[in-house]
Amino acid sequence: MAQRSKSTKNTYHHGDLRAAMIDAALRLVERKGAANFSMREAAREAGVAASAPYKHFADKTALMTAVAEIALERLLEHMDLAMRDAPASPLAQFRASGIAYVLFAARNPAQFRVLHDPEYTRADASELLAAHMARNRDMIATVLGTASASGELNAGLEPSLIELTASTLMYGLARRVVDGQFDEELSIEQIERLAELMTEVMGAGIANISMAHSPE
Amino acid sequence: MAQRSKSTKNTYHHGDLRAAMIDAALRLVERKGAANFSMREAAREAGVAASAPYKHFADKTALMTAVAEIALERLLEHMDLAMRDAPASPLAQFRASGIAYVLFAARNPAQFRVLHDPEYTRADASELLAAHMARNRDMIATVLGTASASGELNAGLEPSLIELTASTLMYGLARRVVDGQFDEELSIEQIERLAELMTEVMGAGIANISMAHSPE
DNA sequence: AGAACAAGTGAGCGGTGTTCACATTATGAT
DNA sequence: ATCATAATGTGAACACCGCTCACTTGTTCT
Repeated sequence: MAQRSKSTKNTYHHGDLRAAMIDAALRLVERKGAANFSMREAAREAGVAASAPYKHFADKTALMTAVAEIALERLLEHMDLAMRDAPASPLAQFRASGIAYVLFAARNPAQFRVLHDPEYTRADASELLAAHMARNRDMIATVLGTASASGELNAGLEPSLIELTASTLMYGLARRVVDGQFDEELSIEQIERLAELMTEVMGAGIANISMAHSPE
Repeated sequence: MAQRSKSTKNTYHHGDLRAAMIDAALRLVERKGAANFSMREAAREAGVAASAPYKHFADKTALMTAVAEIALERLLEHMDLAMRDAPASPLAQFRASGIAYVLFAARNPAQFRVLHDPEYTRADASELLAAHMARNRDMIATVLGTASASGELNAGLEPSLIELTASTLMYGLARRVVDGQFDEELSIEQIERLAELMTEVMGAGIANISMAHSPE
């Protein structure tokens, strides 16, 4: 035809559609939302017939899973980068990674949504996602085990419980941003500030203060 | 004689369709997921033609918004009930409401998802949802204002910031449960235990401890 | 070369959201 | 009780969707 589209690198064949579909999916998902994303439109955007993508992806969910995989790679890379620029202290590292996590969500809401919504992704089919989830699964198993074993443990907190709580807090913030629970005019800088504030609240220990003010 | 639907049919031929559609939507959404919910199937379940529901709902999103509204009512009622059974202390009340929030999500994941996912719900069209969101919006506006005004505020924490952080933590936990980030075998009781543990972590002030314990 | 096979095509199936002209009520004024 | 009218349900239709399949096309291997 008149135009051979953009630079396509051939892994083994020619004009590899797989990458083009993932690319189009990323773009469309970010523009029209993951729910309104359609296989046919992505194929159209890639300049192929509607049936072509099924040579590379079993179904729509498989494409979304591929999108989720590269979104996860970007997210982890983003967090690693932030940790590299943070002080060497493990607490500072952990905090920096959490803030970076929230910032990634704020900047790439659709990718974040695809990555975490089981309605779109079939995590079973992806080793990457499965490994990511497995980490949390092991973590909570340990937490619940030691927690119920030591009775109450209100004072001597398990480190894994701390990490679980902190990561859940950052996940909650990221989700609230992505789910539009905050004013849309909330800038990236304000979100970052909010993440910093929350980690400080976490670090300062709020109840020691608020409890001191309100007896029992 | 096959028609033995549980819904009332006193008004005329097929009872009032609006309620029947919401009912069917609730059931279908809980069974097949919000993404796979279809207007036509709900209409089929209600025993009417596919075009009938459009006399009551402008479009699919309007139905989902109606579902979200009653899900919100149930959620708030559930939280009020939990607060009624909790100690009178405001802190205990706040904690009980947070745990109830998580438990509702664990027991009604699809409703929770519809309620919070802007991909399904058009919050602009619902006064109930808008009011709910506005509360958080005002809250954060106050927080950010006083935060940036007082410079750093790392020590003298704003109460609204505390509430924002705590609610975000509970939202994060609820979301992780609903998004299947934990092992599916996690029972309701374990989830409740987890929510309790996290509120304790929140209350105890983790960093004061972890920092003292781990200089590494 | 030619075989073998991966990659793209086009038609088509069943499903979807939504609209529209049309039929059927229920309601309210007479 | 009648009858217009507005409310409510119907069925066909349109455009789009996910997905399959028999087919052409092009690449790669020997």
